[in-house]
Amino acid sequence: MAPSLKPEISSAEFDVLDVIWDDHPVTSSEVVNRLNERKPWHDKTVKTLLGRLVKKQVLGFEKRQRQYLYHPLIARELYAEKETQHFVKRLFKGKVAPLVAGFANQSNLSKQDVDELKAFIEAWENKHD
Amino acid sequence: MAPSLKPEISSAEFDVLDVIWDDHPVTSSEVVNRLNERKPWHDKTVKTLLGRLVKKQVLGFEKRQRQYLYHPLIARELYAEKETQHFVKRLFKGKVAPLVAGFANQSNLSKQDVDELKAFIEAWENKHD
DNA sequence: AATTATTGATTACAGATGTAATCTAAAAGA
DNA sequence: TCTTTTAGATTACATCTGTAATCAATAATT
Repeated sequence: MAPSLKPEISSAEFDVLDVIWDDHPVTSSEVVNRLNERKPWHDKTVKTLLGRLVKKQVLGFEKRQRQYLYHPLIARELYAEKETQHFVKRLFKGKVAPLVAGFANQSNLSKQDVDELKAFIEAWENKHD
Repeated sequence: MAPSLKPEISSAEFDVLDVIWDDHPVTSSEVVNRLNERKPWHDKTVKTLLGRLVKKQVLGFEKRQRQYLYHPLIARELYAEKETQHFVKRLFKGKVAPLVAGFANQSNLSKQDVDELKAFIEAWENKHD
């Protein structure tokens, strides 16, 4: 599937944004380096993606001499939350529990994952009593 | 964002597939009718999408006279689970708990949602003790 | 039987996406 | 200073996607 929200971010663009979220501001060559670990992309390709992200107002930059220092204009958490809304709505009629159940059905949940879920629920219940 | 798994299903294609999952087998005109409630698509458009889904081997069909009766070749649950794996991995480093927390942060979880989560957890713990 | 409507097949066409190559100006090196 | 490298800007190009229109065969109508 795939489509999503406001500034539509493509898959390849997301990979670029992801390493920028990790640490910024960052130059394009540093982005290329970070991506090299995972993606066999030509630096021209990465530069194209950076340009598209800037045009989409997902990234901002400042010039330092001849280079650009890129930084995200959207927080990772907010982006993830918005995508999650969309995802849960489309695939699970807006219900998270079935998502979690289906998830557990494919990947093996660890005890820690479950404990985290329990902790979350407990916190939620304390707040909403 | 968006990309996903094996038979890449686009957003518009997913809308078509979704109503077919609801009930099948189904003719193209019935698909058009079901979609009309939500999407203002021309029937030619829907037919194009049906053809693409067949080519991608997401839908199968049988001929009845001159018409086709379409049916899904992939189960909704399995598709949803695979997409979920992918989604959780990319946006939440493979951890569901943060997804749930972020989800609750945007949409309001109902008590029922939380109860469902608790029920799931309890079942999980009974099985994995 | 002739005409019209319907169904699927083929074709269309602009914008998005993946993946670069080329061009241009500036910086770095010889 | 002349040459080479590098950074970003512009251009390229095939495929995918959204959104149909046209064509050909068949079924339904008049």
